[in-house]
Amino acid sequence: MIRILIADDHQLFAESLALGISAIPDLVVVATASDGREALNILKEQLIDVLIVDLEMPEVDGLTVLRSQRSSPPSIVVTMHASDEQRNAAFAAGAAAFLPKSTPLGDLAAAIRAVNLGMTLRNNLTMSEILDSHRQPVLDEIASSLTARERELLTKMAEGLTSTPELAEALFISDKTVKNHLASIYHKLSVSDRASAVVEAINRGIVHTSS
Amino acid sequence: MIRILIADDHQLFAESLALGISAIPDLVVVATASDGREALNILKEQLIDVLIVDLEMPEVDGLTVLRSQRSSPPSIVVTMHASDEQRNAAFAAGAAAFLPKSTPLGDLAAAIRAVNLGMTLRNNLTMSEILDSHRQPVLDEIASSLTARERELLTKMAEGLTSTPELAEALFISDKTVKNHLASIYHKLSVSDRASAVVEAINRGIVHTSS
DNA sequence: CCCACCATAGGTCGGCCGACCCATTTAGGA
DNA sequence: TCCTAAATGGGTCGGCCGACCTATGGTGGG
Repeated sequence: MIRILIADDHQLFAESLALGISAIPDLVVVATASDGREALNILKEQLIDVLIVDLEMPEVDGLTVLRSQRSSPPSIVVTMHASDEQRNAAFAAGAAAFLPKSTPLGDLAAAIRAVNLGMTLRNNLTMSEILDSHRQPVLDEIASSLTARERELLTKMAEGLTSTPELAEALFISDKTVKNHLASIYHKLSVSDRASAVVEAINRGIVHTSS
Repeated sequence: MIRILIADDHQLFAESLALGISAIPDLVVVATASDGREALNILKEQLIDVLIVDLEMPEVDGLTVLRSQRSSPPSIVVTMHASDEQRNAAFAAGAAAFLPKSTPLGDLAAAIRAVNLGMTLRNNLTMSEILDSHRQPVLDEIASSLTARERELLTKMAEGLTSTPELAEALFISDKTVKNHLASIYHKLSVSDRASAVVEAINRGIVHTSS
């Protein structure tokens, strides 16, 4: 779970982006700041993994934030005027990535994961390569208490195979065994039906959505 | 149900905002456009209740879109450079509201409802409400064929409320009505049980996971 | 060498679910 | 204005689901 701080004086953008990012299972926006000073305060008080910052901000601007923080949390600069000067200034100030606001949301998500791992995305080419190679394991206790077969069942259900006969056929086992596995899953996830089990599995990152 | 078109060349903004707006039961982002020409095409083809448009766009800009449409769908102009000239120009071109991108997300939601009712917001407002999430290109036909109530049901199920009594209580309706809505959802999503419905809804971006 | 755990499979049974009917009221689009 | 569609509520019924229990063979750790 990557904790993100968004610093942007355009609230519509900041809040919307926060919502958009939070819809991604392994990313969480823990705070938004509408100027650099506020951002610096939050950075002091909260645990932030990745900082997303706009260069243009009133009072204390993005570059100042970057310089005063250096690489404590890896930072992604987003801007609407993606000039080379800005780009160079951003990296000189310690940015780990530089993206225009015309970037698709999915690419930003991948960039967040990349810089969180310590990578620096200096050009768009290496970026697209890095993006694809980002999946995530990291399972909590409950998730890891599930057996391989149980996870297989959850995966199949997340693919749309939710009825007993479908699951039995997909895993080459009898209907009875499917129901046994399901009962075990329900107990471990503290649920009592297939729909809730799938929701829990997705929210815990045990399975992934296709989209 | 208010059908919204977002026209903005900054994809991060447009997609995020679409995400923010669409899961509100009475609001749905039917499409996003990244330039004025695309916006005009969509306006011709689809039924749009409210247009959210950025003034600065490549090719055909926001003002041009407004002038060529006049007040067919009431339009909200969002911009990052909120000058008086832009403001006057926007209203002269037929805008129903003019908001800087520093507007809180909640105010925009209220503005959407207001202009949809025919109001023109020439000065600042005070409002409330919250939002959720949705996705990027054109919301597919199946997703937008769902009614507001049906999406509410799906949202609740994605939050873990999957049994009939739970859903009935959450939506303040009878068990029978819940089952009626579910039947309608199954038909539209081509599934036949709650678990598959939730999976489909998540994969289509109709609902989002909490984490 | 055991014991714990997993994967497999079978049985029973109450209850909820999903399919298919229907009706009424309201609101919005043609 | 008319008519479609949405939202609400009701009924029936077959069947699948989930809870609980038992059993066996395999595998791995102590």
